[in-house]
Amino acid sequence: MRTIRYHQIADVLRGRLGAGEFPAGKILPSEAELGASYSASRVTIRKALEVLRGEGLVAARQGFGWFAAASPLPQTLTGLATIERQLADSGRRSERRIVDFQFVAAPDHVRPLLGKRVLETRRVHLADGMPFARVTVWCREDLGAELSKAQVERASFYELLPITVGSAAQTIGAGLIDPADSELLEVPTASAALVVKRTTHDTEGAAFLVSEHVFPGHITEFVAEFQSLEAFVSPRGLRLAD
Amino acid sequence: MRTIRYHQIADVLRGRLGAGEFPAGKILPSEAELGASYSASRVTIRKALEVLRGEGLVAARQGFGWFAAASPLPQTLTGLATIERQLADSGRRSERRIVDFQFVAAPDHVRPLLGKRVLETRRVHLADGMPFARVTVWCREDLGAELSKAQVERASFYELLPITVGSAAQTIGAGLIDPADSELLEVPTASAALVVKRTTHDTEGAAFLVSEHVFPGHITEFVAEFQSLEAFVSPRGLRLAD
DNA sequence: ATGTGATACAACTTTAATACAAGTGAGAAC
DNA sequence: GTTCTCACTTGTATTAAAGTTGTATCACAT
Repeated sequence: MRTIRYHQIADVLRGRLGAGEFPAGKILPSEAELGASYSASRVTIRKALEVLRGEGLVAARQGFGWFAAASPLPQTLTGLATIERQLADSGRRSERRIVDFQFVAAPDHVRPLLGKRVLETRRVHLADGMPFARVTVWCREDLGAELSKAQVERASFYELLPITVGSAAQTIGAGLIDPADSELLEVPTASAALVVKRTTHDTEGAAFLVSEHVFPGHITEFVAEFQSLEAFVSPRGLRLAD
Repeated sequence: MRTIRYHQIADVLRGRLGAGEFPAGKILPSEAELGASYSASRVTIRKALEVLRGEGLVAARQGFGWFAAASPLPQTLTGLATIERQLADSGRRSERRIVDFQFVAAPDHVRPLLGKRVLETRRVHLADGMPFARVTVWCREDLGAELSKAQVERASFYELLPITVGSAAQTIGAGLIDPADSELLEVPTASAALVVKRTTHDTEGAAFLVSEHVFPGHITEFVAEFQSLEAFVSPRGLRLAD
């Protein structure tokens, strides 16, 4: 008898989930059934499932069962230019100001992705002197070590890092302006903000950048245009957060 | 024997509907007959059918029977993951509650698009009794005149209106919960909210629907995943509002 | 100290069986 | 033609039983 059997079971289940055996929302066999399949007790199965729950792969409801978590769908917000492009088109000056540039212990939501220590940079983006975004970027320590503050002020991480971007996952949510951002963005505390969180992966699928963008709600919005007649019954890509 | 079967039955029926076995308007076997076919009780069959009704795939008339809904977009409805589908997959009850249904003078931002008078409906969407969205829809008067309150409670405007969708423009912004929405959504006033505004056009390019969706910020977020390696310097689709 | 197995109970969900109300439609009776 | 009846349908509610997760405890092995 091995001592950490539930990790092995978690690995196997992770594989089955990754193989597409259980598409999002599909109900998994009950703990009892899984226990029978793997000749393990319910306690062990539960521990394995709880590991996967911690990774966001599965979820459970009491009295109902375990099911594969709704995974983000591969759908982009079709179309428009970036904000920098818009600014350039309208002849406004775009500018970045660095307010923070240091190596720190990774915050909780970053550590599992990038490791224990990271380069944290905070920038304010301005259009014609008016701040319109606060962007915090966490960069993997080994990559961040090659960067200078001046470089980061001039260019984006995507241009600076010697890494090809493989994929990225991004969420758009709403939040309130906290006192720190209130000062940086020159808007009242507790006013509405668009919060974009993004994780960028290399071609191998390993994360190397995590960023958080905060936009004052009253001056920014996302625009998407659907040309085709594909259905969009409710806003696409929207999901319930945990 | 697994107890959770009505989702499986819903899946099978969804497949049969999608396969064209039941063209729009075709009457389905009665609940009793379906129960015999699938060796399930009437309750179970009913729950499955109600899931499909929530997706707008079927409808029923008391004393008459169930029939495939006359949906202008039957395929795409099932293909894409909306919040409702996510809810159904994880076994949550999805529900719409109408709080407003009347013909009114069009609000300022709607009048130029739809004309002077419009049908205004306000609905609250709930998941397991928990409200997660307030949706207000303005519909062109001549089209709205054909709709009943009960219809609107069950299905979406896209399914109900005899119009082919040509294109749509949508913005995602951030705002604060106002007192009215605070009551409807059961969240504190002045908390963060995602606000989605959409205008839908027919194939000629004329607008016929304007809608506004308000989601509590702490439980909802948009998810987008970028698979391609194209550069995205700042969040795509973001622009400065006027 | 930790992982594992076994057991027990609480809280919740689903299913089954049954009953009755209400609407539909077809044909019989007038 | 009109009305009535009857079989059949969905809508709704109630009970009981069984299944499932959530949580806790104890014993045992490594």
